[in-house]
Amino acid sequence: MLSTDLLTVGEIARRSGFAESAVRYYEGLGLLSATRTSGGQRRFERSTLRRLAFIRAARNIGLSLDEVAAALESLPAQRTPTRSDWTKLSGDWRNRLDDQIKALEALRDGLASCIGCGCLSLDRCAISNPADLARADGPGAAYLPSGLRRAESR
Amino acid sequence: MLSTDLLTVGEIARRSGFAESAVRYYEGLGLLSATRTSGGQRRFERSTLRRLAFIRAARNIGLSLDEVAAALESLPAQRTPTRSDWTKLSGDWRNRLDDQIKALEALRDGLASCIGCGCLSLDRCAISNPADLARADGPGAAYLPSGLRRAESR
DNA sequence: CTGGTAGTTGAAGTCAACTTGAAGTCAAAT
DNA sequence: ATTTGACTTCAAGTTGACTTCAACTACCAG
Repeated sequence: MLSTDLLTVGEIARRSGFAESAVRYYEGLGLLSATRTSGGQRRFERSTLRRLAFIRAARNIGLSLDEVAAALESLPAQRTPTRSDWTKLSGDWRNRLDDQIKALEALRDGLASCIGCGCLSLDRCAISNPADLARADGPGAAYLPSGLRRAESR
Repeated sequence: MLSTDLLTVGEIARRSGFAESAVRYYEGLGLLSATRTSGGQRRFERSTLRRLAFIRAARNIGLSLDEVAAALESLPAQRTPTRSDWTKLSGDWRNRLDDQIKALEALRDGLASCIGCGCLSLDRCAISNPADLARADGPGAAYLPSGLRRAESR
């Protein structure tokens, strides 16, 4: 065990649940930062674990790594995020989740109305209708959130 | 316009909303079948449009093309699916959507309990906790359905 | 018959998010 | 001092679902 509180990539991986390769990859992307030993090995601060928890949470919510990067940049560089930093991100995420949930419910309810009707019509079926799915802002459209959406493939 | 009711790949694409390349790709996978003209061009039956509507619906619900293929195989080869064929698939899909919705709600509610607390701890936070996410059958675990899940990356 | 649009193939490219592999170096315990 | 395990880099591979490309052929209106 090191006498400092710096962590190796292996320890970070074990304690965060990410693979070492993922941790290195994230560092390469600039999502994490690390100091180096004289021999060139990475040493992470303990706060990296929280950062990784944040990343996993964001990924669970459906953010891409690009979006994660943007979110992380909106946070202060080295200090622990304040309550309001965190609250803002949480609010965004909540809206995102609400959208996703609404989309799935619309899909499910459309499905319910289809049961037994064999109606998979291109024009009318809420489950398959590409226009409804693409027209994300249409009134009452049964759209999916991006990432769940499969509309026009062009 | 052809005098028969067979459709070219371009017409199928335009009317289904899929790209031509996707239609050809699906035919290559065996999800669609087509007859050929003497010159080797594809000609699709009108029922292909319904099949594509089915495929889009399944994709919207989150099925992979492999799963779509399996579902299509469970349907009768050429005849229109009966009510019970369709009802069974619908039921499966509904369960799947219910699972997805439940997962997202759990995530959202966990997020709500996190707002303002800055608690993104590896051990306790419902949003980021990999153990909870991985333990899909654990009691009350805030898991995501596969495909939405981002737990251990190993 | 000719021109233009639409079709054909197979191979290769794309994207995100990693993982894997090879060849080599560092750290720490004995 | 040696060994073992952990670490390094960079390139290439993986997966799923397509798209793009090039070179070529078919169809059909006029």
